[in-house]
Amino acid sequence: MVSSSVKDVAALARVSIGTVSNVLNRPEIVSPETVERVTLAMEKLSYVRNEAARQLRVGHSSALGLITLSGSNPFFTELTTAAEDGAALAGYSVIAGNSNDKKEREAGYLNLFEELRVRGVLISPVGNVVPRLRRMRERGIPAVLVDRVSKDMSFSSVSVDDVAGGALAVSHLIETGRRRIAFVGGPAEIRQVSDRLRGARQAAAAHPEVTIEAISTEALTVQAGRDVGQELAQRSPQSRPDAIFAANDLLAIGLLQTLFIQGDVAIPEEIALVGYDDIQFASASVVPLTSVRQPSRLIGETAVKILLEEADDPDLEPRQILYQPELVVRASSAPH
Amino acid sequence: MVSSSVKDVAALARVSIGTVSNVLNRPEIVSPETVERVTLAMEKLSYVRNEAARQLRVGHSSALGLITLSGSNPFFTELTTAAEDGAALAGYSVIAGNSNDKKEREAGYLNLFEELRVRGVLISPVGNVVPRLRRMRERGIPAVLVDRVSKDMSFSSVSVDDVAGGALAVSHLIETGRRRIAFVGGPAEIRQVSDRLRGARQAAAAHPEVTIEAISTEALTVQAGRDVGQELAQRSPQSRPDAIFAANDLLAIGLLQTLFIQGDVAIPEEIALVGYDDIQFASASVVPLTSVRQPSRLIGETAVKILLEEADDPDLEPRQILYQPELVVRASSAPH
DNA sequence: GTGAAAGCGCTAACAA
DNA sequence: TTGTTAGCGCTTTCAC
Repeated sequence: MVSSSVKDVAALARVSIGTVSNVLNRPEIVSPETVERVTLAMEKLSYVRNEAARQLRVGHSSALGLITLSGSNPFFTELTTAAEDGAALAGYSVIAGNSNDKKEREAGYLNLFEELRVRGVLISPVGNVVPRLRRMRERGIPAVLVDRVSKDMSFSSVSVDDVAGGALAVSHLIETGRRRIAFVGGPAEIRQVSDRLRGARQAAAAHPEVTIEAISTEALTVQAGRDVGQELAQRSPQSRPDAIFAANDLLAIGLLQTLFIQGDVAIPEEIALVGYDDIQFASASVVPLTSVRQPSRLIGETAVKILLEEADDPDLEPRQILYQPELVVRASSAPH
Repeated sequence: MVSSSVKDVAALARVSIGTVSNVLNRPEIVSPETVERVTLAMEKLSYVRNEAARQLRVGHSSALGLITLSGSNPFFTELTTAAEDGAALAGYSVIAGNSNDKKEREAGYLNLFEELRVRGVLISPVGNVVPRLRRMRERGIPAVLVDRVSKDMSFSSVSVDDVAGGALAVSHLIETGRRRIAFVGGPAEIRQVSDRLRGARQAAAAHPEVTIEAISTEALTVQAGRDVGQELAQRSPQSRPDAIFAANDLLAIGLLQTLFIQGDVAIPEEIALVGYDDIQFASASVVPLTSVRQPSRLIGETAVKILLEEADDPDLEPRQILYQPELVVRASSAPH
């Protein structure tokens, strides 16, 4: 057996297929009795609309494409859920993929999205996708950058002020008496990382007695954090920093493991620790973790809203939305 | 400007649209020179195939639908990635959604997938979806159950032996000298939970001196684990269990927090702890966690393989694949 | 090896 | 208010 079509529904309800289409798309212009009869026929046949045929006719799908950097980072998980919720409210679904920081995967998803003629794309870019996005926009597929601003501002973007976030973290550490601060994070090419470091340096600039030591990592993972922690634990106490600002919470948790549990370094007494993202495990770790929180849901919802507006009116001026992060203080950075 | 179509490519390459379609789908039957000319024209126009039109013609999409129970559980994240990889190898993409244990969300995704005429669906079901899946199968959309077996075996399934997993955990606790074992997990309606408890009881059955106390939770989250831990910490030491088997690692980590860190209960000395899933944080927690590991990637890959085989041949007999879990012993369950 | 043409299921413009 | 019809872009069958 094969799926039933408008034709079958029309036959059973004894109306034309045009009328069936109308009850599907503008029921208000159809008489109530006809709507009733057609609806009944649909139920009887368990009719399910063929989205491909609809899309072919109207020119674009009712899906949005979303590409995030990482599927395992709770920040993006939340952002994705929020985008799905926002899209659903407007009758759209979201096709989500993550690039895992790989340009090829990113390109693959953009291809897929273009083949699918999605209504628009939300993207947290890895490579330089602006030319590609520009071409897609010329073809009627708008894009909104998420967690990243396009240098020439030719695309709308919704992001968080990572420089401010870095400054927030380090100012807090300075205020609570720390002087030798290490920044742990990498690779430096990830804009979020370099911005957070920049913010850290800005906050330290006003305090000549404060030093920032940047320690680079290969990835933003728990394992990378453990490696750095191991190294720090082996240093003599005097040559160790008295505070660490980690570029994200996964790193911070790794640091906690090797410093505090295996390395016998007291946290926060000997070393204060601040992470970034405020993931669920931050409050549930050995020493509850001070962290910089980003409004992940708000970002996702806003990005969808802007994208749909641009899909409806391609001539809208690009907008740059910049949210401010917030510091959540917990035990890992309690004052001396 | 609007997207270019086969027509534009045909005109530019001075061939018929049929030939353009052939170089797209069966280039081997087209002469090399023609392929060359057409390919060039495609590049010049940056032609991107309209997937909706292709799909309308061939009757189904080149996407697979996947519904998992939870987007935040690393077990499902890995399974999803594996499914995507396996599908990509066969030229399919995966549209992933998660039901968050809600029947309505599950139904919503099934609707979407049917509108999309996906090639097949992989599902870790919440409600009783078998009738719905049966109807979809009649219409040419096969389904494979993931991490769940259908009672009547009318659908193929790929799952892990949760009863064996529960037995594995509890046998290990008994062997290392534990006698008063608590099982923490819930809700009981989740089949994974009840199976693991059943396995635990089976393992204990041969040892009359061993008791299993089942403590039910409302969810499989860190917070639920903390709540139970709090309660246990308040009991007198003699009335506390000497071992806990948690239905998943998130629970176990919550237990660890309130028992070990806040509650001053020595782990593993006073209470041994075993979790389930072996998520990334298991080895990185305060006390590295003994856990039951499931082959998440293997499950995802196998499920895709079976699904695609059934999509190609709807008359294939349903198959039940059952993998065995594996115990990973760490410090949280070291012997007395 | 290539071209012509039918038709997938739907929507929307137009006619009645 | 309802019916008729063209056509979206593609694949595929059948001639040539």
